[in-house]
This record gives sequence, C-alpha cells and structure tokens, in this order.
Amino acid sequence: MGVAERKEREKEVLREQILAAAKTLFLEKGVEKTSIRNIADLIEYSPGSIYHYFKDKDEIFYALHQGGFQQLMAKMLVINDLPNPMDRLKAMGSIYVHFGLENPDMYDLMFIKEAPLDHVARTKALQWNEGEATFKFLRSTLRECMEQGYFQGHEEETLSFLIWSTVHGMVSLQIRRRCEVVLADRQERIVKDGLNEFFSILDRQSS
Amino acid sequence: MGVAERKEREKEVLREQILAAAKTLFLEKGVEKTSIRNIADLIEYSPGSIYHYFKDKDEIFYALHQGGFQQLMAKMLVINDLPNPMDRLKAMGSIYVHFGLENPDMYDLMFIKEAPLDHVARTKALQWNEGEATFKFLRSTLRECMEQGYFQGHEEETLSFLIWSTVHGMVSLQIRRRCEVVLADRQERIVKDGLNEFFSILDRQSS
DNA sequence: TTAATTTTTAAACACTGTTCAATTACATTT
DNA sequence: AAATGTAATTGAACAGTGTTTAAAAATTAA
Repeated sequence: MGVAERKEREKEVLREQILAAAKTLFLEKGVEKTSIRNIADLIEYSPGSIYHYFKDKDEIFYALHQGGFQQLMAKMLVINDLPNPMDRLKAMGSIYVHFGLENPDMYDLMFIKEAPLDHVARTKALQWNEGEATFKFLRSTLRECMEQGYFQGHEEETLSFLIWSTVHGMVSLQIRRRCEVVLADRQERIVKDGLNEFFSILDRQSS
Repeated sequence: MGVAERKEREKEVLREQILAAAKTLFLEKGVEKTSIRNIADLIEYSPGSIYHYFKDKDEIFYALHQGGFQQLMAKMLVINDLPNPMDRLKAMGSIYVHFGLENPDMYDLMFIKEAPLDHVARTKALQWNEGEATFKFLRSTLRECMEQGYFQGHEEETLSFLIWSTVHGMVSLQIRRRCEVVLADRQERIVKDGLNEFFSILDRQSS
C-alpha cells in the first residue's frame, strides 16, 4: 500500500509550489520585499502552513540559491568543448560575468546576500557545497593553465581566489549600483570593458 | 538677536546625537537590526521626533556612510609621502583592504548595502560624491604609473575600475562570508595572500 | 498676556517573521 | 461503519518594523 509514498509525493509537490511562488516573487521584487505572506497568498495557503515545509525564510532562499548554482554550472559545462585551458579560463570568466549581469537578483542571492549562508551556518557544519563545487571547477581549470606554463611563481588556490574576486568585484559593484554614479556615461559597457582588460592581463602571465 | 542661530545650533546638536546613537547601534548590530525605535530609545526621544531631523532611515545611513569615506580618505592621504607612484598604488590597495577587514560594517554600508544609494537616487541627481572622490584618487595615481611606463596599452578609467573591482571583490567575498566555507582553513590569511599575488601581477605590467 | 511657531509626543497604520493551540482532513484499526 | 490516531492547515497572536499624523507641549515674537 503506497499511501505513504503518495503522501510523500504530494508533500514534495507543495514544497515545489512554495519554491516556485517564492522564485516568482523574488525575481520581481528581491529577497527583502518578498514576504512569507506574499508567498502564501500566491499559492492560496495560510502563512503558517509554509512552516511545515520550510524551517524559516532563510531555508526557502537557500533552496532557491541552489537552483541558481545549477543554472550557472550548466552554463559553465559547455566550456569543456574548448581544448585550450586558457580559453576555458577566460570563457568561465565571461560566463560568470554574463550570468551575474543577466540574473542580478539570483547573483545577489548566491554571492552577496547573507540569507543562504545564515542557513548554512545553522544547519550543515559550515559546508557550502554549492559554492565549493564552483570554486573547485575554477581551480582545476587554473591548474591546467599552470601546467602549460602560465602563472609561474603563483599559488593555485590563492590565484583562484584572486580571479574569482576580480570578476565578483566587477559584477557586484555594478549590481549594487556603485558604477552608475561613478562611471555614469559608461555604465552599460564598463564591466565588459573591464573583463577584456582583465583577459589581456591574464594572457601576459605566460613567461 | 541671534536666537535663530542658537536654535539652528541646538538643532544641529540633536542631529549629531541621533547620528552618534545610530552609529553606536549600527557598529554593534549592523544596519538592518538597528531600528528607528532603538535609536530613539538611546537618545531618550520618541521615535517620531527623529523624522524632524532626517527624512527617513536611508538618510541616516547615508550620513553615516559619509563619515566612513572621511575615515578612508584620511588613511589614504598618508600615501602622498611615497615618491614612487607604483608604491602609492599598492599602498592604496593595502589601505583599502585593511579598512574593509577592520571595519566590515562600515565597508558594507559604503560599498555593498543599497541604503546609501537609495537615498542618493531619491535626492541628488545621481551624484555619489563620496565614491566619486575616492575613485578619482585611484585614477590620478594610476595615471602617474602609466606616465612612468606601467600598464601600456591599457585605458586608464577601465583599468581603474578593474583594480577597484579586484580589491572590492576580495573584501566583499570575505565580509559576506563566502571565504570561510570555501577556503575554511586559510580564512584569515587568504585576502592578504591574494593581495600580494595581485601586487606581483601589477609589478609585471611595466613592459 | 496673547498669538504664532517650532518641537515633541503618543497613537495609529500597514506591514514583517514566527509560534501555537485549535480545527480540519485523512488513513488505519476496531 | 464507527472510532481512533496522525498529519496538514488554519487563524489568531506576539513582538517587532518604518512611517504618518493629529494633538500637545515648549518656545519665541508681538
């Protein structure tokens, strides 16, 4: 008698409904302005019922940010076509930056907001698997570049962090509106221009 | 009869009191967890009275973030002692990063939080003077480096943005706790190590 | 002393995340 | 079919948020 299994499935369906509603509202208005009551209204349930499916608001947005990492990872995987590791490294940078600029709210949740990491800190023992997987992907690509003679004298982990910081810095300054006031006229182009300058510096790190 | 002037001064005193109380609470608990009622309690006034001195909460935190820029600028000015522009550029990077790591809440307010720029957007015509002054300081230092033969083939404004992004990226990934989970063991050192790797790359941009 | 002006307050509004006792719905057992 | 047990759902409540506003208090000017 698979009644327990059916109820399990039904529960999962409602969980997904909550997440879908949360995502819709969140992409419209951002995390802060999406309330539990908003989500409950959209799926026509009472606010309290959401707490039978998620521990708190942070857990909902942790689940959403996981979807973001799957999106980003899927885009990243296409670089495996490129045989040259330096091309892969640069393609990763482009994909990362484009993802951030095209999905600013999701990027915000993944790399800026504290909500998902607050949840991580309270449950799993300081394990942010989503971020770690992405970082390892960068590290392994960089290692291949170093094996081909690039970035001699540098340390793999530190340089990976530096590269991540550079692209994250550009995206987050743009997303959090520090560009539109300092570089008003070039607002739209500045990140892409900056990325190209970055690539030309990377290319010169072969000797 | 200087009664108008005296009242003006008294009003200014209370404005400063509000800001001081806001700063105290904000450095203890951050922006979000500092409420108007908290500030009012601390100076022993009613919550409503604060709105006679500040338009809204954003204006209070805009005023606080101005103080942060003064702090940062004061620290920056000591680099004028250094005759070599490349030394000045690197010193600026060190000062910027140290400021961020030692004053994470203030850095957060200055370069990550949306509160101050929300206020900018609503009042002045898209002018963020504080950020602009700091950016111009970086640009003029970089220009001197380029005059000495560094960073040939690069564009001053774009490269300034790239350098800013790099240091901002490192600080903000650290502050928003994306390091402690990905680089758990090196959490404390990673930003300083990253900065040194960055300096060694900058030094090589002379040919 | 009266009139006018400024400052301050308490109360209210419309929200927020979260908890919890009570109710409803459903499945299992008698 | 009726009674029991369990899981899902609810509405109300709690303690908080930023902000507005009408009334009151304090201060200045006439």
